[in-house]
Amino acid sequence: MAVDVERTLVRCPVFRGLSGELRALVAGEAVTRTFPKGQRIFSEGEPCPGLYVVASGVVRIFQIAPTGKSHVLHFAEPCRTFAEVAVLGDFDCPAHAEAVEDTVCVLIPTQRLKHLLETNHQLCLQLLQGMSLWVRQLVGLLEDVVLRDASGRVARHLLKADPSAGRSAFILPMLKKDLASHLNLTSETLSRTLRRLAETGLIEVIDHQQFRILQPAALQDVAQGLLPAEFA
Amino acid sequence: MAVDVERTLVRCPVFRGLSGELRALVAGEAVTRTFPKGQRIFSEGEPCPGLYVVASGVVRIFQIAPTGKSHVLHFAEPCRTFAEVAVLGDFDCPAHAEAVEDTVCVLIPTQRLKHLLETNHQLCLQLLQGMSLWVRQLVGLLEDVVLRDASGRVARHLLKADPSAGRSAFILPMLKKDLASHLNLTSETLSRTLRRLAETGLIEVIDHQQFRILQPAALQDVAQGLLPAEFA
DNA sequence: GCTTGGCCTTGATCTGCGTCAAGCGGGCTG
DNA sequence: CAGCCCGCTTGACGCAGATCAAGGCCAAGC
Repeated sequence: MAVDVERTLVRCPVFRGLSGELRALVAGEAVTRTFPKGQRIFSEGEPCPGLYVVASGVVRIFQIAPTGKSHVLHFAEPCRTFAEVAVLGDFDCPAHAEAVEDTVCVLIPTQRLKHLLETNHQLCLQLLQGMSLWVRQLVGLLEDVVLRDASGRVARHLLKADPSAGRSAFILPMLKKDLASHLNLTSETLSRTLRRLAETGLIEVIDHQQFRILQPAALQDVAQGLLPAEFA
Repeated sequence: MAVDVERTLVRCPVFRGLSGELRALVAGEAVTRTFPKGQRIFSEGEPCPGLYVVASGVVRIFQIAPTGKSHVLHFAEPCRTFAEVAVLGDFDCPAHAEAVEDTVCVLIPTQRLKHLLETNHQLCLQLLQGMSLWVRQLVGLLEDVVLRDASGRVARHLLKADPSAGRSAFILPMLKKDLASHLNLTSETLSRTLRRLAETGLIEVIDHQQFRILQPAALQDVAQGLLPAEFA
């Protein structure tokens, strides 16, 4: 299970832009961590261990309300980073993180990262870019949750998640209940919404994890809230 | 209406940390812009003019859905920055901005800011900090909208907004309908919720813009969703 | 003074989605 | 193989909050 740290970093958008020399320096400060499926990586309120880069597997970042309801903020897939926010802003973890499946991460510990940042301008610029993407993504999620209804959210997610835009089938890389939580729906509502989209011919359900988009333009209209709820 | 740019920058968290010399350099690249009440500053999808710092007045940052529903992401009060995200991430404005009242802003145009960033490490570090605060704030807003009910959101907002935590009255610095939009409520629901909070003695309504928190601990419980909806 | 137009409040009604409950199927373990 | 667990689906029902409608209040303009 040896993980080549540099190989992971070079595939990650934030570190790809660095010179090879600098990337080697960063890699030298990093350690690898492995987590079996289901294991908690850190919890809300704990001091932040550092910046994580997912090498393989998937990590779920989520919050839990005192009432017990939980919300998935983000799924970190390979080459995506998480927890950098707390490192840079100097506060405790603002959410929980858990391995969805067996996962290997590269960890750059807080103090070492801060030290690298102080002396390294190129790294700073890269992280600025990474942070702005985070903000944009959060604004998008907020927009979904606040401005769209259930079918709008599902439609938009399908369009975002399908790289081929309907030419081929694509696989949902997570459990439906987790996707439902991310979109602030119950799994029941997600199930019903997908069924209606399939019944009206906008998508095709191949099996419980695979879909194909049949009418991208109409789905786009649903995502924008332009069609009536029954997508007549 | 002459505005001292340096004076504005030194009161702004992002620029306060800079050396006087560097701050003067930044100030030299900045221009001032004035906007009468109600004027649009920029719209979603436009190229981003640069980083704005509010010198006086208030700016509303908001999104509009195709259905017409709008959502207030943020109120920028004096010394707060906005639109830095689009500059740093190199994309178009992700939202609309409008002057809530007569407003003066300091604007550091996109190209000049990028140039300053390239050559200036200290500025980079400050902006990283600023961005992480943005992320944290957005996560907090998302948490409110997704995990709390109407009374929870209102209670939490009151607690966050009242600096004296109930020792003195405090004034709502915005219209109620804008606050309602920010919390993803209708103004009707906000109105009813405030009334119930007042009826049960948790807050006191002094007039339509002023409140006093009477029972901070109980209000905290409501914010956490621990009390039943009627706060018995 | 009167009128107009925003903003706010309050009551009555409606509805999208959550909640509860039951049933299905597929994968794991013994 | 049986038995179990867990994720998913489907239906019936309920509720928080949206929507609709009406009225009060205050400031600006004539």
